[in-house]
This record gives sequence, C-alpha cells and structure tokens, in this order.
Amino acid sequence: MSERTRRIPEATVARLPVYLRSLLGLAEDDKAATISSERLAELAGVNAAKVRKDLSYLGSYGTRGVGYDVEYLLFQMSRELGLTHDWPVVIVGVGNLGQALANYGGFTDRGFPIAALVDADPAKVGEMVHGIAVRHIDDLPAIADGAGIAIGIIATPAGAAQEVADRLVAAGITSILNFAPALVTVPAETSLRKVDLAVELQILSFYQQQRAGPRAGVTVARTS
Amino acid sequence: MSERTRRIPEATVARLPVYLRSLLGLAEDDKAATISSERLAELAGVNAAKVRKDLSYLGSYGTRGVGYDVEYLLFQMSRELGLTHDWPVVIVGVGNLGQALANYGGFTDRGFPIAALVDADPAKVGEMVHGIAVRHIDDLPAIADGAGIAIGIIATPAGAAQEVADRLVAAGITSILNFAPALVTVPAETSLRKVDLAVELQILSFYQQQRAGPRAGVTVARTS
DNA sequence: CTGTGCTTGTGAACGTGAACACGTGCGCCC
DNA sequence: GGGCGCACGTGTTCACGTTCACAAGCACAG
Ligand SMILES: NC(=O)c1ccc[n+]([C@@H]2O[C@H](COP(=O)([O-])OP(=O)(O)OC[C@H]3O[C@@H](n4cnc5c(N)ncnc54)[C@H](O)[C@@H]3O)[C@@H](O)[C@H]2O)c1
Ligand SMILES: NC(=O)c1ccc[n+]([C@@H]2O[C@H](COP(=O)([O-])OP(=O)(O)OC[C@H]3O[C@@H](n4cnc5c(N)ncnc54)[C@H](O)[C@@H]3O)[C@@H](O)[C@H]2O)c1
Repeated sequence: MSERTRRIPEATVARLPVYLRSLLGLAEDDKAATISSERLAELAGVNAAKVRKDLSYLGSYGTRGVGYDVEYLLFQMSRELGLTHDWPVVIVGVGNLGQALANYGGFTDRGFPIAALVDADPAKVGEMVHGIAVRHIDDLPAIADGAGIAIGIIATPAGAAQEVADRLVAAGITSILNFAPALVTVPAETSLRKVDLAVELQILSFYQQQRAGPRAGVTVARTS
Repeated sequence: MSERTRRIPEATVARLPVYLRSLLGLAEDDKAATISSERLAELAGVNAAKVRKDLSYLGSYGTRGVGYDVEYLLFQMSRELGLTHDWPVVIVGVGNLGQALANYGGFTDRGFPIAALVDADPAKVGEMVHGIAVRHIDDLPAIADGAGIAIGIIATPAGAAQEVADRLVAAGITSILNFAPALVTVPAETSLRKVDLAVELQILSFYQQQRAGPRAGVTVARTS
C-alpha cells in the first residue's frame, strides 16, 4: 500500500459524502456489482472525470474496462471519511433549531447519534427532548469526556456563539458545526464549519435580482 | 467613465452578506462614519485585500487614506444583493425542520418573510404554524402568484425533493433552497442552493479521523 | 499650495481545482 | 493466447479565486 502524499483536496472531501449517498441510494433494485464513473457522476450530479480523480485520491480501487466494485468502494469511502464507527454529537442550545435537530433521525442513521443536549437556560435543563435529558452547559466537560464526544453543534443565538465555541473547545471537542450567524474563531487544530441560512437566502436574492434585470443590455465590458 | 456592472464572482457574492452583517453588527456603540478594509476584514474573518477586491466589484465607494463610508457601503451592498425590498418565501414541507424554520424570526428580520407554508399531507393542511395556515401543495401556483413569491425552501423528505422542485419551478419560483439530502436538478434559469447537514458532519468526521492519526486503526481512540 | 501619511484600487503572481484527452491495463471474445 | 474494446488513472491545460505589492489619490497640516 502506498502511503505517499494522500492529501485529499478539500473540494474532494466535500464530494465524497455525496458519492457515498448516491451509492447507498441505488442499492436494492439496481443491484449491480460494479458502477462506472460515468454512472456515478450522473447520480451525484457531477462530471465523470471529476469522479475518477476524486476516487483516485483514495487509491486505485477501480478496474479498467469494468468500473468500481460498489461494495468495496463503499467500504473504502466510509473508512476514509471515518464512518466506520459512530461519532456522538452534542447539541448546544435547545431552542427552535436545536430541538428540530434533536428530533431528526437522519443524523443517528448516518452515524452521528445525538449523545447529549445542553443549554444555559435553567428552565430548559432537565427537559426531555427525543428521549434525551437536557443538561446544563457547565457540565459540558464531564459530558463530552464521558461520552467520548468529538463533535459539537452550536444552535444558540449569535451573541453566545463565540462563548459556546470556546467552551466546546475547552471541553475537548475538536469539530464544530455552527448554525449561528456570527463569526466564530477556534484554534487551528479545531475544525469549524458553518451553516448560515440567511446568507444562503441572500445569495439567492442576489441572483434573483440579477435576473430581474438591472438594466438589461449592459453586457460585460472586458476589463484588463 | 465608471465601469459599472462588472460580473461579480460567485465567491464574492457569498461574502457580501457576511460583510453586510458585520457592518450591521457594529452599528450602535462603535458608530464610526467610516471603516477601513482592514477593520472590516477583521470583523468578517477574511483578508483585507480580499475585502478591497470584493468591494471594488461594487464600484469605487471607498476614499483613499480614509476608508469606506459605512452608511453608503451598507446601501450599496443591500442594493447589489437585492435587499432593498422583501423577498417573500414559501416553505414546502411543514415537518420538523419546516416548522423550526417557520418559527424562526431571523428570516423575516432580514427581509425574507415566510409568506406561505405548504405540505402534501392532508392532516397538516389547515394547521396554523407561527400564525400562518398550512395550505396544500396543489395550490402552489395560486399561492406563489398571489403573494409574488420568488423563493422556495424544500424541507420535505429526500424522496419528494425532485417532485417538489419541479412543482416550485412550475409555479414560477426561480430560486430554491434545498434542505433534503437528495440531488435535485432544475432548469438553468433557476437558482438552486443546498444545505446538507449530514454532509457537513461527514466532512467534519473526515478531518477528525485525519487528526486521530492516519494509522490509528478502525477502533475508536477513547483517550479523552 | 505643497508635502506627508494613510488607505484604497488593481495589475500581476500564485495556487487550487475543473476539464480534457489520452495512455494504461483489465476482461472478454474468438 | 492474442487482440480488442472499454473504462480507469492521470499528466496537462485551463479557469477561477486568492494574495501580494505598490502606485494612485484623498485629507489634512503647515
Ligand atoms: N430556528 C431556525 O430555523 C434557524 C434558522 C437559521 C438559523 N438559526 C440560528 O440558530 C440559532 C438558534 O436558533 P433558534 O431559533 O433555535 O433560537 P432559540 O432562541 O429558539 O434557541 C436558542 C437556545 O440557546 C440557548 N442558549 C442561549 N445562550 C446560551 C449559551 N450561552 N449556552 C447555551 N445555550 C444557550 C437558549 O436558552 C435557547 O434554548 C440562532 O443563532 C439562529 O440565528 C435558526
Ligand atoms: N429536521 C432536521 O433537523 C433536519 C436536519 C437536516 C436535514 N433535514 C432534512 O430536511 C427534510 C425534512 O426533515 P423533517 O425532519 O422536517 O422531516 P418530516 O418528516 O418531519 O417532515 C417532512 C414534511 O414534508 C411533508 N411532505 C412529504 N412529501 C411531500 C410532498 N411531496 N410535498 C409536500 N410536502 C411533503 C410531510 O407531510 C412532512 O410534513 C428531510 O429531507 C431531512 O433529511 C432535516
């Protein structure tokens, strides 16, 4: 096995889950043992060459003239993504969004069981959500440690986001998904991703507005 | 001689809302009339040169040696993003997520009022959520038309996502935000963005696994 | 009015990822 | 067992976005 520069581009990492889901999705009825890059590309909504290049980062798991063995590919992708075991998750902020996330079964199904819910509001502590008791955020270190939690989700108001992130980091959590519309900074060795719905809507608004026609006929002038 | 309407790179469009929020965030106490690219960069968590280049796509609204006039910049950015008026939104799928979104005030605050809720389940139709009556998806064309809705949010199970997207498009909606973990295709003149939480978690999982050690084996390292 | 300091605006270098094209190797057919 | 076709793997080219560095230009002081 070559252990050479296996650095996988970020863009590729982001597509692997999509390939994974595409493969899981076909399963049953369309039970072919192998799949071509072209077919997978179609399922995932990308270009076939991109699929091949992406998969090549994992190793040479395809067979020329045939395609990729579906089962084996699934295994390798899961392994690479670290999905061979569960990653328990803690949700911070059991409000509107936090509860929706907690009640959603899709995470547990995909290997991300909700292991704990925490909140700063004493009124929420003790409440049961989806069979899990809400605990106080001060207990975070003990909770994270006890359950071996490595991933935290921030679902608090924006004002509390940075503080919550700091507490998550202090509790030993090294991967954070932030839903609050606020800039959060974490140490370099901590992963941080954000999901910002308002930004998504504003991006849609931009293109919508663009189409609506700010003075049609004005074409792009070459600028150089 | 000002070159207006330069094509704005997608990456820049995605950052404009962040700048906008940063500016709105400082407002009150820190009420300086102008702001430098360096300061704004710090607030938005990016590089100062990037801020300047991004803002330059909007036009030359800065003053050398001084900075950008905050009020004027806010106006120009809002105008460019199409935020000078509201964009009513329809949410399709009033389940877990759909209700959380409907109950969230942040969208209305930012100019994206929830104008309608629709669902395919007869049991849900008529239900009131956040003061809005859930209507049947068959009424979508009439609803969209009547309220002048241009943006739709898909919050249905993955299996229904493509069908819902088709119906949104048929109803004249040209911007779609998809929360369902499914590949959805739309006509070229329709904007589509997706938010996929499971993918986000899997990306975090990858880097987490990466840190845990390339040769750590498949068992969980419970060394907390 | 001229000099000085400061921050913008932007050409150019650089880096990364996407797309392409084709060489490569495997399976299969004859 | 040799040739043929097919789909992978990948070097190359291209496009885009980021970063750098600095000239340009404005405010203000003297
Ligand atoms: N609800 C949505 O659909 C939605 C959509 C997009 C973004 N968001 C964002 O997600 C975040 C949560 O939204 P929400 O609607 O659930 O808000 P919410 O007010 O309903 O819930 C926030 C929860 O966080 C808790 N909290 C506050 N400060 C805390 C702290 N320091 N530590 C721990 N817990 C704390 C509160 O007690 C509350 O339970 C917000 O930042 C919001 O902007 C929500
Ligand atoms: N709940 C979450 O926190 C969460 C998180 C991530 C992703 N998601 C995704 O968001 C989507 C919705 O999740 P949910 O938990 O709200 O599911 P849900 O089952 O609670 O709600 C789905 C709703 O969609 C309606 N629906 C089904 N088919 C429809 C159709 N053809 N037209 C109109 N409405 C239809 C159902 O009646 C139901 O009300 C799913 O795709 C899920 O994977 C949800």
